[in-house]
Amino acid sequence: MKLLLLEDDPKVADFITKGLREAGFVVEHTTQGEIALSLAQSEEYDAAVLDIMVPGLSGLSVVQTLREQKNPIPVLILSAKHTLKDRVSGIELGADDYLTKPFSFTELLVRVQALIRRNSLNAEPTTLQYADLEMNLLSREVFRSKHLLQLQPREFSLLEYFLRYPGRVLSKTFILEHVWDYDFDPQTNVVDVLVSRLRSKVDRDFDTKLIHTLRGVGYVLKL
Amino acid sequence: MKLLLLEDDPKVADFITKGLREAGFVVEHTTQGEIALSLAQSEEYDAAVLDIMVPGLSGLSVVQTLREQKNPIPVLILSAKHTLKDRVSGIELGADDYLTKPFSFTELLVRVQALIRRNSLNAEPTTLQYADLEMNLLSREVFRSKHLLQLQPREFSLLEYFLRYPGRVLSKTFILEHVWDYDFDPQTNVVDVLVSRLRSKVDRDFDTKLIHTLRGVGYVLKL
DNA sequence: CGAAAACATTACAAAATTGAAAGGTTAGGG
DNA sequence: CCCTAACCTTTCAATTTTGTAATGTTTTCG
Repeated sequence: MKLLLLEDDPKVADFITKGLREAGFVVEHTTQGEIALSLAQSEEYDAAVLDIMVPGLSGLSVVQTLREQKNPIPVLILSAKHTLKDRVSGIELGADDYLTKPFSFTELLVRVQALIRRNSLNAEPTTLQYADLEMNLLSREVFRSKHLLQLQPREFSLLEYFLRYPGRVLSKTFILEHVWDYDFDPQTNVVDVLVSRLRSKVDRDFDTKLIHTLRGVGYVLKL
Repeated sequence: MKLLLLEDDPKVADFITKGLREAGFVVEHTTQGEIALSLAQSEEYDAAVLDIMVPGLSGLSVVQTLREQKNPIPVLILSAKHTLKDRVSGIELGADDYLTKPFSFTELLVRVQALIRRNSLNAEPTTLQYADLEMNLLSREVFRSKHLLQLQPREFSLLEYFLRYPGRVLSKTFILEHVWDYDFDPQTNVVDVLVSRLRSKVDRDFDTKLIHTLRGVGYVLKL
């Protein structure tokens, strides 16, 4: 994991850099906003920690420019001032989090880790797979052992949830909420029917069944 | 553009590194397979040039490991031997191209550029946009100036082609072949109707029209 | 200017997809 | 072992989506 740090105070910079390196990060440090910006543009970093108050281009301007360029790198802003205005403008300009000095190193570490985690979770995959099941979200094709399955939209949607949460039980309520966007029980057996239809395409012609019923609980995708 | 070079012969390494840097690449060089592997795993590189014959982990093993980890980095293998066996095994293990020594620098440069170009072309985008039109291929949502458009599957498909080839004229034949998969004329005006339906959603409520007709030629997406 | 070709739009019909209901099957508790 | 609840499957009907055809409009060219 590689981090970019923009901080002109040598003491603070040293303190942060050492701590983050001990925590296993690779840290690149600069004192100038212009340099931070061009480094961030290389898209090699997993996150950036930017001080607002540095000579030249400020941390805020760096975020702003990055966001204008649609660069999604997670940014944590550091500020000496605890004014609401700064906080708001930082977030408004596209920063992901905000920390005011003085702060404990642990606090910084926790936030940085959270940012990175959130980011990698948000990075949507374009294919989902489980066992010999493979779903391409872009082409909307689904294969089971190289064999193309012809799924209808609702079936595709349900299978997508199964593949996003493999091994996890999806209750009928969950399925109604997510596949249909219902927050009430339609009093019919739509879910049962949909599961049945999906099974006829995903499992019927194969020996190992992937969709299993947990009586009274829901359905799971597992081997 | 950042390249990784694995090459133990200092003369060759120097020759390649200098040439590539002159061509505008950032080159990271190492003589050990283990290091090359861990650098490549950082996913910072746009391509890797790997010599087969180096002390320790060979270039072939590096590719093999990368591919097992589903790392898609383009790899060009360098080999002293011009045996078919080597060539085949290199490609089989997942390398993208193969070059035998001695080679001219120009040849190397051309191949590396080709690899990178091919790779960035293959990297499917998840959103397409043109002017204030934005299509998210994953969520299947389409917006025109922040306003959600409700497109049917066929309409979505046609608009996808417009957005993939902005400014290019799509003939009716092209549309029939791609949106329908017909390689014959169905003798009806399906295309006209579809274009009309798409326009009613994409252009009707907006002042600037995006879909234009080129009489006798086809349709274009442009401002 | 007028006719023909190309295109646009609308209305209607066919096909596909989805939802509801009904009846059959299975599993588990008493 | 029987009864009930949960689940499965099939069938039919409603809705949505797509395709066809008919009609109207625009453009081009003689």
